[in-house]
Order: sequence, then structure tokens, then C-alpha cells
Amino acid sequence: MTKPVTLKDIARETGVHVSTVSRALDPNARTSLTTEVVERIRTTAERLGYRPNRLASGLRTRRTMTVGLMLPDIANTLFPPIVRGVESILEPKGYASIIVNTDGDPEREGKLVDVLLQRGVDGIIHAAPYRSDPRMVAVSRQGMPMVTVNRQIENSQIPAVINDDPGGISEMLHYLYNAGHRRIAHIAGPQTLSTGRSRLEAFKTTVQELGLKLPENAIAISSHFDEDEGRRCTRDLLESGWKFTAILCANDRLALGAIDEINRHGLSCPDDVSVTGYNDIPFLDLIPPGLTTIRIQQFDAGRMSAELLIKMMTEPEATIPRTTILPVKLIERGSVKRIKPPRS
Amino acid sequence: MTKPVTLKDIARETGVHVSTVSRALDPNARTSLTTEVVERIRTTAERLGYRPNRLASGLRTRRTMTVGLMLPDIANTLFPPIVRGVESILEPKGYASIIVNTDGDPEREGKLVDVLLQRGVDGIIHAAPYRSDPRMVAVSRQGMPMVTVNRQIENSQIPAVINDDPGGISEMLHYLYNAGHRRIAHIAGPQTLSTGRSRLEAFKTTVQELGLKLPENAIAISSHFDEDEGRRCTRDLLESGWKFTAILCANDRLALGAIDEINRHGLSCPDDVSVTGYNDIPFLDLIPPGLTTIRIQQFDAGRMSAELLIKMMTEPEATIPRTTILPVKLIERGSVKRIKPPRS
DNA sequence: GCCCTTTTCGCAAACGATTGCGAAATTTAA
DNA sequence: TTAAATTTCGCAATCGTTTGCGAAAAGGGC
Repeated sequence: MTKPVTLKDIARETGVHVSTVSRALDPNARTSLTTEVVERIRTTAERLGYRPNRLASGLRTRRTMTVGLMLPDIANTLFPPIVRGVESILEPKGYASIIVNTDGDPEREGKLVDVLLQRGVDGIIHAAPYRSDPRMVAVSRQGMPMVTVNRQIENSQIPAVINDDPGGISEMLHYLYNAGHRRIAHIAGPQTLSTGRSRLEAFKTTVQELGLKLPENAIAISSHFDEDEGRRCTRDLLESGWKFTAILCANDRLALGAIDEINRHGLSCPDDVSVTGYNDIPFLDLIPPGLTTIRIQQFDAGRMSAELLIKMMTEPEATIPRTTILPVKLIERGSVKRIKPPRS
Repeated sequence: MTKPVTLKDIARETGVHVSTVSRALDPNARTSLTTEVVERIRTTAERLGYRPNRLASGLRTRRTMTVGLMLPDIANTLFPPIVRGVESILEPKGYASIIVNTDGDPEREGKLVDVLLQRGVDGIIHAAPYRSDPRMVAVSRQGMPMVTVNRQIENSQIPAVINDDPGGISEMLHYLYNAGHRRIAHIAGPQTLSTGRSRLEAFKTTVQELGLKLPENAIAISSHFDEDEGRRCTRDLLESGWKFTAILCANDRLALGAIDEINRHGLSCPDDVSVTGYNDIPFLDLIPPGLTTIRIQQFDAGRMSAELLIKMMTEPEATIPRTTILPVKLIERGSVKRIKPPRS
């Protein structure tokens, strides 16, 4: 790599001291300079193709203009829009981001946060925390600006940008109820994740509200938010003997697995069993029978979390809302069938 | 942020000079130290929770252990697997990557490569170059290790990891031919991208090989690899008056758009028109009628490109293959119907 | 024209790590 | 035992930038 031009080069060229060059190029320098000098320096900087060395400036100022972005897996369709939302705020302000994939592995998470710290990130956006995540809480306590998005760490002061899970689940359950369903099963997400937990709780609460009487085995708990677990839970549900007319799934991929398993059993969605999802990942409209789901605002969640993080990084004294809850929206498609409710 | 512990802290604690600490912690230091001293330093480093400052070391050594990853858009399902492939190689070796999204905008690309240079990346993996991309060629010429993946810059010496487009297109066209199709349309990709171009050329070549006689308007050229352009091109094709029995699309999203447009015209895929895609993006198996397509190796492409880049970064004299071509595979699904070939 | 204030700019010390060089300490050889 | 060879470690410069401080220059008031 041909040696990049430095402040020193510009100083030599213009016959001033490097500190003067630094100030001339700093848009908000505290010391004032003659406009003539500034002009001269700026033009030769331009001419030589000067590009500030962010490493050096970061070393000196202790601000790297870099943020860490922790995800479970960028290949999970849920996360790229969040990333774009984050970048839409960060990039124009001169921040770059380092993305790491934890694969939902606490040990990896520990290694990766170390990587971020070694690189001196100014802040961290964490989209993959566990409900209990002492490692990250400790880092936050040490003063690292941090916000979680999509999920949250419980019993911590770390600001979280999340979706209105209680609202979404409640709306969906009411929707099923209004479509005549009374025997509704739930495939819950992993209970180590805040989303898995909050959606299950919302389900139970709404069941109470509606006065539904569900058996113990109406709820299957998955260990991962994926199609395989959707299939397994559906199999368990079907084999439990209880006759349900609908399954409310904690996430789209579980729902996709559920529909597949229903088909394998010679049944049909929605004719025999209605199924609903959560998140509204891409292409759901093209997959028959069209999954009725809850659309969450991924891009906006990313955007919001970046905005909060910038505030934390630049105004350490500012008060940041502990949780920011984004509204969700029910997307009606073909996977729910209206049935005649049993008279009670 | 509580001040991180530095070499100086360890030096003070152990009563040796900071340079000694540096050497003790450097696994492959050129100068030898007493094992006793090394041991003492290592344990106190451990005890204090030392974490090397990569900024400082990068500044001194001119190696940041960071690579830039340029994509059109991480939210495009094609790219996350490439990213994971890249990281699977880079991360274990201590590299971090900065991902930037060009959005297919040359101006943005210019800005973003500047961002990467300012941050002193050791190399760049570019998944979004144009067939002609003088800016990137210039950066490469200046000595920045660079490899392109998925696409390539023509007439440059920049190593490229690409898929076997000629092979894939040829195989697909033969497949359609063998299924009895003779009047085959093509929706080509943007001709500013190497993939759009190479697939179109492969189509033409194979048409020759097979001795097919296609009219001028058998080929529609899209301006973007997306569903909307797939619809538009299909509309143009249908309205051209020429009766085709199949459309070979340069990419899955074009094909999805094509199928949609075919349905809108009251026709059916595959009964009236067979359609094929390229790339094999997720969920294609779930979308009726199941798109027959060419599966490319995204993860491996990412992996290969990272391996090449590491070689370029660490062994500047090594000879790197100009192009690495990955094999592709035809995935048979339901979107192609076998028909009786017209006797010629 | 003189003194005081203000502006303009240079000096030098950081930031945290790496590394060539040489001095001191130790081992080896004679 | 002494000189030579080797090992072990400290010194100090360096990477490129920022910034407090002070000196020189310029401006202002009378």
C-alpha cells in the first residue's frame, strides 16, 4: 500500500506546523486561524488527497467513531433490516460498525464482546442478548454505552428498543377468538430469550382475559426459533390428543414448520388447523396459504436504537428511556379460517 | 468507560519496562525473555484483565487486522451467507470486518471505500463491483489487497471468486431443451454487472450451440435484479406477440416477478409458461410451483474469497489465481413443465 | 506611538503499542 | 579466572493525530 499522505506531509508542503494543519482541517477547532492559512491548507490537503487516519485520531481522542453490532446471525432474515436501520443513522454521522455473529452461543458472545472492546468501539448495539446476560451488564456498568434491540436484558438498566409483544400477541389471540377459535394452542419460543418469554406471558394473560379454558398441554415450548422446532412442537401438540383448531406461534419460522408438519399428517392449514406467525419475514405472502402474522418494525427498531446509542455516546448525562416500545401490526393472510364457535 | 489496563500498568505492577511486557505477551517475539519473567507478566496481565489496544498496535504496525466488506445490500438474501463464509475464515484469525452497503450507487461506493481506507483496513472484499469500476481498480493498484466475490471487475488484475455462470446457464438451457422447450425467452440482468452480462452471453452461446432460432425480442433486459423488473420484463415479453413456452431468468427474484406477472395475465406457471431462476435463495421450495433454479455456493464463495485475501495480505509475493470459479448445481422443482417438442 | 488585549500559530506532550539498538547480566569457552 | 559469546531487558523513537500552553504577531484604545 503506497504510504498515505499525513498531516506532516501537508505541513511540509505549506510550511506550517502540523498542529496548525490539524486545526485548519478541524471544522470545530477551538483555536482560530487566519482564513488565508486555512484556505491554503485545505486546498493542498485536497490536492494531495489527504485522508485522516482514524486510528491515530481515535487513539488520541479515545473516540473511534466505531460501534459494535452484535447479532445472533446475520443470515437470519430478521436481522438485516435492523442492520440497515442502524446504519441509516450511524453512517451519515461518520460512524462505522463492526458486526459480529454470536450464533446464540454465550461463550462466543463473550469472545466477541472482547473483540469489540479491543477495537475500542464507542458503543454497542446488542440484538442478541439473553434475558440474563451478566457479561454484557458488566460491560455496560463499566461505562460502555449500550442499547439492546429486538430483545432485552431483564433487571438491567440497559435501554432496550423492543416491539410491542404483549400488544401483538393479544391482538392475534383476539383475532383468532373473533374468528371463532376457542381451542388454541401456542408454540412458544425459547424461554431464555426475552421475546420467547414475553410472548408466552402475553399469551397466558390474554387467555385469562378471554376466559379461555386451555389444558396444560396447549402450550409447547421450542428450544430454537426455527422450522425444525416448529415441526417438533406441532407433532407433540398433535400427539397430545387434545383437539385444537388453531396454533398461535411465537414466530414465523415456527409457524412455517407447523404448517409443514400439519401437511405431513394429512391435515390442511387452514381447513383443519389455523396457524399464525410473528415478525412477518419476507416472502410469507408468496408461501401458501399466506401466513397471517404480526409485522414488526425492524428497520425502525434499528434506527431508534442507533439514535439512542448516539445520544448515550455524545451526551453521557442525558436520560435515556429504559424501554422504547414500537407498535406492531396484524397482517391478515390466508392461514386463519373463520369457524363457527362452539356454544359455551 | 473505566480506563482499560495498558502495558504500562502491567509494567508498573511487575517492575519491568513496558517493552518487556510487550515482548512477554507477544507469542512470536524475536527477542527472548526469561521464562520466569514471562510467567510473572502473563499472570498479572491475566489478573488485571489486560486487553491489547488494537488501535495503538495497528497504528504502530500498520496492520489493523480489519478488512472491509463491500456489499450492495445486506438485506438482499444473497449476501448474508457470503458474509458468514467470509467471517468463518477471518474471525478465527483475529480479523474483524467492517461491512458497508453501497446500494448499487457508484457515488456511495466511492465514499464508502474512503471510509474503509481511513480506518486502515488491511484488505477489501468487494461483492458489489461494477464490470467497470475504475475507483476500485485504482485502490487496488495502490497496493490494497482486494478480491471480488460474486461479481468481477473486467480487464483488471483483481482476483475474483465467481460462480460458474456459463455452466449454470448452459445446464439450465439444456434442461429446458430436453424438457421439450424450443421457444425460450430470457430475462437478463443489468448489463452493468458482470453477472448480468455473463449470464446473457452464456444464454446466447448456448442458444447457438443448440441451434435454436430465437427472435430479436426473445430477450428482455432488466435494470435491477428485483421482482418489479421481473414483472416489467415479463409484461414486455408477453406483449411482444412472440409465443414462448419458457422464460429463463437471470436470477430468482426476476423469476418470482415473472411468475407473478404470468398469473396476473390469467396464465399459469408451469402449465402455460415454464420459468427458471438463478441463485436458489431461501424459501423457494415453499413458494408454488417451486422454482427450478441454479444453486450457487454463497458460503463457500465467501470462504474462498477470505482465504485468497488472507494470502494476499500476508504473502504479498504469492501468486493468486485471477479467477476462481465455483461449480453450481441445478435444482429441479415444479416450475418447468415437460412438453412435446414441436417437430422441426 | 505606547501599552494592553486579542488573535494566530508553534512547541511538545500525550494516546498505547512495537521494535532496533545497545548495555548489563549471564553463560560459555579457554 | 578471564575473556568472549550469548542472553535478557531497558531506552527511546515511532506510528498520525489532538490539544494545553505559551510566544509571537496583530489589533485596539488613548
